[in-house]
Amino acid sequence: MDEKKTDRRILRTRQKIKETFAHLMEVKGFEAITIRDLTECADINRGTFYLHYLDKYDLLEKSEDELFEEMERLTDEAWEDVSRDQFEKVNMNEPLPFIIKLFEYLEENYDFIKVLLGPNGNSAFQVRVKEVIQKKMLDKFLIHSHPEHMLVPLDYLVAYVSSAHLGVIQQWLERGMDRTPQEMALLLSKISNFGPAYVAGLKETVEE
Amino acid sequence: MDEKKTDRRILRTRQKIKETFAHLMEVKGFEAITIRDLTECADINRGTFYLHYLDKYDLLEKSEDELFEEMERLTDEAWEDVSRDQFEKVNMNEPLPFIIKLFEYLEENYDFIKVLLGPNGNSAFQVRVKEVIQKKMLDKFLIHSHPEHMLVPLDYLVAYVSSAHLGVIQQWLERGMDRTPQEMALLLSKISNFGPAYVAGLKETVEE
DNA sequence: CCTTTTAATGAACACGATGTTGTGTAATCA
DNA sequence: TGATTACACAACATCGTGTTCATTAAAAGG
Repeated sequence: MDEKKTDRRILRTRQKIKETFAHLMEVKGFEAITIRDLTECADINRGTFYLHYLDKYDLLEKSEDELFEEMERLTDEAWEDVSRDQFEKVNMNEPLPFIIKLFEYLEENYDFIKVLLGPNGNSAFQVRVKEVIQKKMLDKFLIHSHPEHMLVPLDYLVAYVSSAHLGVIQQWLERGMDRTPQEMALLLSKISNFGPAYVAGLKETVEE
Repeated sequence: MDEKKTDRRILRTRQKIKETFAHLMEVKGFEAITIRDLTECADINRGTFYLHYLDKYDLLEKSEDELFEEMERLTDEAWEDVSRDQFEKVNMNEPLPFIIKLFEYLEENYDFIKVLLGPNGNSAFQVRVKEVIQKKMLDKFLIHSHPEHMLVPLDYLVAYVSSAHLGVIQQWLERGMDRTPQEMALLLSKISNFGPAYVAGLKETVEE
């Protein structure tokens, strides 16, 4: 049913469609794109589009799927390395390698990702990015945490942290990636480990 | 140009449109709604719709505007009270009143808001919710923080915290509002003040 | 290299949603 | 009550959709 097609014509056509799609997403946003637009711009027959995709939603989904799968593959890989090497060690001031990998991948696909995670982006895709982060955070909390010290429900805590990470990613994209993946991962590590109040310099006002 | 219309017919028609719109958003989602659908369901003439709105995007925008403005009004009010009463006091373990107000307002408009902030929601609206939170957080940090203790850039910190809050709101909506606004605000206060790592019970593993 | 297979083209089609217009009706306001 | 105007109804051109068919061209395989 879903056998891999190797015909060069198919690969060429699909690539051209996806390229043009990514381009038009930047230019006019997803909703404004019509199949006519896309196929004219890609210089292929309109009917040809329907040989490969059901409609533009199908195209979006399949494009996102590819990004998502690679994102998950890379971060899973990095996460397994850490789990094996430093299973019991929690470094308060070191960035998580899988977060670095995530930023690196986003950087590679900047043009398209910026649109998907931007203000006119796709909520469903943002949920999937959060899921990638959530999975690892859940792991981390379940392995390293002391349940008796868990002050809030786990699912809310995970929602908090993964959304925070996504928010910082979005800010980073909006600022035109003004820092390296390493710097970003370290920054996230600091806030998450020391807490927003502490890194903001708020805690002292109370302690003194 | 934008004078207030008081004609009952206008008010009735617009209300019916907005009601039906909110209803259809829940049932089939924004993209699947057609003006035909909407006007048939609202039992008004299709042409009448165009006397009030340019298209469905205009309708969405204006509906969101109303939610946004009320959201901002309520939270601004609560924020000013705090700024006046306890300007210098930072309570580590007390919920922020404006966050309580925010949750209360979301609760009142559950049906519509749940769609807008859900997985098939509107990214632009989510940005606006974050902006409401951001504005206050920025205030808080600027007033109470010690700049010399600021460990990360302010904009990234604000992005982190406001996105985290939005994420928790979304989780709360998905869980069918399983807690009270007060409980949610307290929960958020705990995580933000003590830090994700601490409330997860992670910090002890390092300190011991 | 030649044959077979099949992807892509171009044109045509019915269909549905859009946004506009003109006329008549009925509700609202002053 | 009389003037105003929001609304209903119907018709219209326009556009994008998704499908079909015969035709052309390119790739795969022997």
